[in-house]
Amino acid sequence: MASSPLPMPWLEGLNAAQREAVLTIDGPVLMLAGAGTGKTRALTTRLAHLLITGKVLPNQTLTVTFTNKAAREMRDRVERLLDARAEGWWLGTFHALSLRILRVHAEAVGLKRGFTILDTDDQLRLIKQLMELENIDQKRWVPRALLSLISRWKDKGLRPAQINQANLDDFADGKAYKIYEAYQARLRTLNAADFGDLLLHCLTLFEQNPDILATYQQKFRYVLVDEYQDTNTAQYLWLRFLAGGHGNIACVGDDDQSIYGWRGAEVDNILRFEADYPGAKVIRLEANYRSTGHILGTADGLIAHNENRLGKTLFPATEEMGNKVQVSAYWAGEDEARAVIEQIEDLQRDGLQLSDMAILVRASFLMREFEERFLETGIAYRVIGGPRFYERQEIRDALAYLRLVYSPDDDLAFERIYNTPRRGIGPATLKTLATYARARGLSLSMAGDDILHTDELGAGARNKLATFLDQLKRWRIEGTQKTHIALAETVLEESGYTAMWQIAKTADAPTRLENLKELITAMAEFDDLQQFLEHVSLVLEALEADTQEKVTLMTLHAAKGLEFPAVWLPGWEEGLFPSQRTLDDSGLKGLEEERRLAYVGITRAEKHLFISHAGNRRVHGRITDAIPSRFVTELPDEHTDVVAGEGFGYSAGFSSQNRWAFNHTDPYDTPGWRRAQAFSAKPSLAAPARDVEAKGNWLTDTSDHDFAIGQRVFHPKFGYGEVADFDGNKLFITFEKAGDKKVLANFVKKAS
DNA sequence: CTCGGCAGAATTTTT
DNA sequence: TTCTGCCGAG
Repeated sequence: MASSPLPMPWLEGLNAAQREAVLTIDGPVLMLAGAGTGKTRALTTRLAHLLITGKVLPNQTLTVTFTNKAAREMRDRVERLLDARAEGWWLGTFHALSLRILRVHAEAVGLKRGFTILDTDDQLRLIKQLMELENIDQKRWVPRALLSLISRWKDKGLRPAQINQANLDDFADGKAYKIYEAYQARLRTLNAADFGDLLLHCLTLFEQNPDILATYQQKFRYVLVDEYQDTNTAQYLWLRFLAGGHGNIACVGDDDQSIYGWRGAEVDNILRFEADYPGAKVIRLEANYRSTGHILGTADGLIAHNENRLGKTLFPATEEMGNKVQVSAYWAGEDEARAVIEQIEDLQRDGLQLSDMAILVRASFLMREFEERFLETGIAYRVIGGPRFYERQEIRDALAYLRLVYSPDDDLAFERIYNTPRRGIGPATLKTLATYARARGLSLSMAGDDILHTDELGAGARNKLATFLDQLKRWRIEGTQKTHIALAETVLEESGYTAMWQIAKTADAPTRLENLKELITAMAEFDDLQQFLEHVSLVLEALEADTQEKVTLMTLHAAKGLEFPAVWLPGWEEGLFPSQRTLDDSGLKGLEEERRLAYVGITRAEKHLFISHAGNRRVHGRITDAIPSRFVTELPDEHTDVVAGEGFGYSAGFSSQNRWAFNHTDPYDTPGWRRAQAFSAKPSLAAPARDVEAKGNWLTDTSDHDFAIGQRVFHPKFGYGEVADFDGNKLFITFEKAGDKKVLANFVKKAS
């Protein structure tokens, strides 16, 4: 220790504001941390500081994040600072921490130990059943909408009893409330909780049991919260309860990056922090280590148009202004995609890695144009987002099997897989069974055993049901002898579930089989089936296996927290971004959230930023024309270069209609325009000067690449098809599902 | 019960 | 355009 230059070496390299954020330990603290200001660093150092100095024991800290990923990252970083494993501390997502509390106090909120957690599919199935019982027309009233209404109520911390005139929705002529009530009752019978309940039950627990609350308040002497701007009301109340005793709560967030209002987040929570926690110390982290001056200037200029913000100005930590932000107009979405891909190739030639580049879009349908272009040019890319591992059909099905084996009374699991794979038991049989079960207060499995001795079912159905129930019983017995992993393998095999996907000819079948394997692998981390089932729903994630060189394609929402040397933000058109729907639903509030989303996008970029919009775009199969987003006009002139891109100006209509939006320089008289002219003059589909084979990399075995007309092939995206024609390394393939496509030979492999 | 055809809808996403 | 969910025929 004596050799250490600083009394607290872990503070080394932190700026003044960051140090203050680490060292201001007692009382409420709000760390307003702009994008790229080293927020995670400050937060992890703060936690490490508390532990190293011996202020507290690990199990006396409560650290809350929104995602498992963030929790993992935080844990890794703190452990690195401590140079030790921290055991016993409370670090996790709101939901995981709530679950941990509820597993201990389940009875206090009317649940039994080992309650299950519902996924969205289960929830929806329940809602549909209840709507049917209430005779609500599911065409007029979409079950999904009711589910999200209930979720929003839960986000607000409202139980059925607290729904009043003010927050009662007109869904199904006011029957939503009734269904909510029935839904909660049903969950209780099923001994289940949905995600919202995890929070809500904790609130109930704390409200009704001051003694229990007090023990937690005393236990958690320091509370840390990440991404505070994303908290909803239930989470806000949860925190107030737990930090209410000592008030040692440190929240980190950025009001300018609040983009989840539509799922219940309340920006007001962060805006109100000082009023909620009197005497709060507000620390602003404004030195940005990520982006160049022009990028920051652009971001600042845009976000300044928002009224409702705490206000903070990011300043670059270095003097480097970098390139101006390039703003381009294109005739159509196609041109935009083509130009972006060419810019990617240019930067690649300049030495940038593909993994340094990202295209961020407002909505996922905008990805298609780029994907097609990528497949055609052979540039490797990956899409982030899409269904999470746990949400995938095959994973949920597999879990339902295991749930049903583990708890015979899990009706939702039963309903999910009773006829998957097809075993000849249809909805009619289920209905008879369900009626029988309800009349006698039995679960579906139990009712099944019973009903076999009656003549309620026809002989055929009875046989099939008997076989299924016998299988389940056998697995249950085997479960007592085998490891949970071996059991899972047996179940998936004997149920015919694996076989179902092996036979399936869809494009994604191989992936699904892969996922099932991955699920089995993931089970190894748990000791037994019970432990596995209790935690999977909150923790399970797909392994990020490939670290290959790829351009990233994702939504703006998914990009929060990430950074890339080069970023493209296409599709900045009125109606699309800001989204018309958001504007209609949430007015000015919605507009400001959209603007924050734009801000998040801009601040992802380190060095190169390209913003663009197109005059025509295919939306839902229709060509729709659009004017540039108001956000484009809000970008500050001094930090942007307005460039007319490829295709721009070919139609008089487009240019005259849209030029008004640029109160900048004349787009026809900029270096960018001249560049664009030269740009589009070169043959765009000529083979780029690079090794396509090496980049394509989906398949490394080139022996598979000599294709004949009529050869049946498999493509990772388009599925199975037949080669109709070829031209060099390009194949024209008629796909079974995707239709006619032109793709590079590297991307397909022979199929039998 | 299963499969095929047709109408209607179509952001953003974590747990 | 593409996917989903529902309905009717076999």
